Amino acid sequence: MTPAASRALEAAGRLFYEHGIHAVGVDLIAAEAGVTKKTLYDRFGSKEQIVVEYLADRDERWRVFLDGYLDAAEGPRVLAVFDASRAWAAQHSPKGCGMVNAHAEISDTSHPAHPIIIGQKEWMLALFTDLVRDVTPDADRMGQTLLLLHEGALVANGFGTFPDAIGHARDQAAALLAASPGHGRAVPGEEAPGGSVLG
Amino acid sequence: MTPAASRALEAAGRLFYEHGIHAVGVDLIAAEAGVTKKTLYDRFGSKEQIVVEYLADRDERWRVFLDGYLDAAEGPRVLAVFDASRAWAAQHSPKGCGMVNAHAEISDTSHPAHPIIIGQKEWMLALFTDLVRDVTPDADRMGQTLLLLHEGALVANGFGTFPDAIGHARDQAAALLAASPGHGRAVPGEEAPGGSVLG
DNA sequence: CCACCAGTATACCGATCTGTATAGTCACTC
DNA sequence: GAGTGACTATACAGATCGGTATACTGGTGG
Repeated sequence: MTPAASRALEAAGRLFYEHGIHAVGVDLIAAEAGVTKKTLYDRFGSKEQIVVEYLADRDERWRVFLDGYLDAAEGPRVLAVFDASRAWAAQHSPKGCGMVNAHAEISDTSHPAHPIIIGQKEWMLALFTDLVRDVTPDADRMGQTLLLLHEGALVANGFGTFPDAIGHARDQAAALLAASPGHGRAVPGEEAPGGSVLG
Repeated sequence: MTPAASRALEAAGRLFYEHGIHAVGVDLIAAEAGVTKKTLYDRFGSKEQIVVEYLADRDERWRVFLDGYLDAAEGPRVLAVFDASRAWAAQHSPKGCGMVNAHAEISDTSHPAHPIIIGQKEWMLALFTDLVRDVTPDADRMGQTLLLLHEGALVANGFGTFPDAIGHARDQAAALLAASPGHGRAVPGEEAPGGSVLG
């Protein structure tokens, strides 16, 4: 990636996240990056491609960021995901999840960015499930619950509905894990799931 | 509200939710509603005002919809919120929460729609907290947790990350309530209205 | 030396954006 | 019958949209 392309992608990412994808034009991206539109179209070919690379880059950076927290984790590794998210939100993401926000603006499921957006949440679900597989008997259900807590926390954090939503989600995740069968005491109600989840 | 204005607001709401606010122009709204732009601007004055009334209307309709479920609730009323959300999502909201999606597109906190968007989540938090106040000792924390589960479920449902995310959130909410100190046994009315409806 | 590449600068294209203007129709009311 | 409010139809203004074209500069490698 050429220096100008790198600067353009950085500017595009910042503007897309802050103002929304449709609200930001290529002229603004070019101006903000100190790059001409010619260079933009030489490097990326279209605005759509800039969007795709913005999301792919953000996804990649998040996973690298998260890996750092997972490697350095001292307690249960699944809780490190929440720690990573709290730090990530404070640094790069005060307005909620970039993928969720992009999903709000991209209706066409055939859009090339769509798989990236959907894929990240599927990856997060698989990650949560994996991380609790040897800690709780029903890892699938626990993984789903943790995903809900995590996504909800990102939304609540972006809205500022109450302070430290991600920290609160982490506390709840820790409580769920501690209450899980096979990890100490049992949780009442856990034995009555009712099987309402479709396979 | 005049008939043309009503039609315009209905069309605007449908288009805004499906394609995003910035992606929908007033010409499209007018055409879809069978209304001229002149009428649009006579009734609303600006696109911004159409956005404001769209969000206020959606908020109002959701609260009325929810009230119906709260009034008819047989089990714990807080669980009726999840039942209402599942039905609402199936009917009006397959792409996640309209307020969250609008928040992704409106960066300026001085935008007149901003208080509506933020206010709905604050209202939901207050609602959850109120609904568990006589069921659990720490209603504030429980209300926050339920809000996270609920918001996360709306996101996961919009993404289709796993089936019946809102039903899963409801199950987890029921388990949390059952496990709450001062509420020893399992919750009656575990069978939801429409408990096994496809999510 | 020269060809190539990254990038700059500027101007332009057609389309679309929000918003306004003019003109006229229809129904209802005082 | 004059007045009024709601509406349609069309045209246009000024700006911006995504995208393209032409012309130029500076550095690098064969």
